[in-house]
Amino acid sequence: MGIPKRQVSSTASSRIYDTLRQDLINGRFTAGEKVAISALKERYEIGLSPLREALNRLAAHGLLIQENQRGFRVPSMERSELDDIAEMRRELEGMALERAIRLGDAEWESELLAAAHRLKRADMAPDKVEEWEHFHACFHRTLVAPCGSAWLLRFIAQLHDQFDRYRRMAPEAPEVRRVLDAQHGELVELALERDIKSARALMDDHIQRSYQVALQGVLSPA
Amino acid sequence: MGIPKRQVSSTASSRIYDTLRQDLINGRFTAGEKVAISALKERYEIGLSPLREALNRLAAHGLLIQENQRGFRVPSMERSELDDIAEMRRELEGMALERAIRLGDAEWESELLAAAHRLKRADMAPDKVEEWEHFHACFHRTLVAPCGSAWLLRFIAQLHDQFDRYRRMAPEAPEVRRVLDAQHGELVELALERDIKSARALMDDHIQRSYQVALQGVLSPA
DNA sequence: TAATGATAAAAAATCGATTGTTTGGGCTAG
DNA sequence: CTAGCCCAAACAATCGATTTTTTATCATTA
Repeated sequence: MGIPKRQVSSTASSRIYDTLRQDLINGRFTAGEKVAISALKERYEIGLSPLREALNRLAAHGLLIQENQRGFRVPSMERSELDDIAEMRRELEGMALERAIRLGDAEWESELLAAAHRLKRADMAPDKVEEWEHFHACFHRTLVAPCGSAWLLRFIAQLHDQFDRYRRMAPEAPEVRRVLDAQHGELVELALERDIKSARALMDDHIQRSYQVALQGVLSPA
Repeated sequence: MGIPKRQVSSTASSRIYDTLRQDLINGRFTAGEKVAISALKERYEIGLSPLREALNRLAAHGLLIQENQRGFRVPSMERSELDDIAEMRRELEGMALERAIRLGDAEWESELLAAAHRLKRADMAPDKVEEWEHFHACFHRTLVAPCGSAWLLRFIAQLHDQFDRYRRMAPEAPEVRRVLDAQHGELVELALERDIKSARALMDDHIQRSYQVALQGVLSPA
């Protein structure tokens, strides 16, 4: 009945890719450590071929470092790299937000409101963090979605993965968290009002505060 | 004697990766076409495993499109995508150039002069194109190298691969080519004079002209 | 005739085993 | 001692064969 939907079959490669990506972002691997391929094989109960394909993709994405003949390493976490990532986020997301505000249509406004609402409703209880993270990523993606540049969106997504790796390592900061949550709502307001200048400024501030939080993860090694 | 240099042994995967990357950029595959994996296996006389690993990396890099259970396709070439790529190059390379000029030291100045000279000396005779392309890529890389952001450089490199795929498809344009070649020298001058504003403007113009050339490849299908 | 379904051929993905490289430990010569 | 060398164990990379999924073909039926 209806949609001739094409079976979205997945492969072992892409499943393990998604899993490893999450686990890398969530810091389930020690930074700087070498990844023992055969250990992963056991741990995730997966064959070598799909595993290696996933590792290759992750390396191309920057979530792993590949060295010929000696496998893969988890990138180390350096303050200087976080600085770089945050600075790039400011530049690229600022650019994207400005364009999104110029180009976004009524449909975008609706989706943005919806995404913001879902995020506000989601709670951050320890067992719900994954869900919250999902809505949070969705919100930021929706915010810049109509910027008109597929490549810009791609780069921003990559930077988010990198940034989140640091952020999730950092200790909780409820004070700042409240401010950051409030800013999500304010961003929506400014976007709907098409106030480019204020929106960019707020986005800058938002990323800067997130950066300050994430920074605690690098400064105080767990 | 001297450097305890580590043997930079390569793997079948990374060799075939480099080869395929070049061939994709050089338009040796029909845009939009599905890549027949077993055909590649024969053509490049390589095993399935290293081949598939290379394809996975290329897809993560954006030089191929991967679809679960139905292999890989060569991305189609659309004017709208070239527009996007060129616009992103203007933004990101402009940003990088400004920072490079601020941060670049004396050593950079030397390398930049050297790179520009090698490029000027290289000729573009049909059988030397590869060499020219190499020096050209080197020059642009050197120009922005000291921008201070590894991620920015990474994104720019990715955009260059994409852009070149269009540019190399386009018919030759000797008139414009002369202007573009001259601009390389002018870019060095402005960089050495640390004239950020003019340098950015020139870089913008340089990319814009290259874009006009590349555009001919999309408009007039070979 | 157009849609449906069965089936064969083709292609992608995965597995298990093999080959090749690196690494670490112990031995020897200086 | 310690630098250099050799060997074995560990690990990464690759191969060849198998399984799974898609695609193409063709008969069947509404």
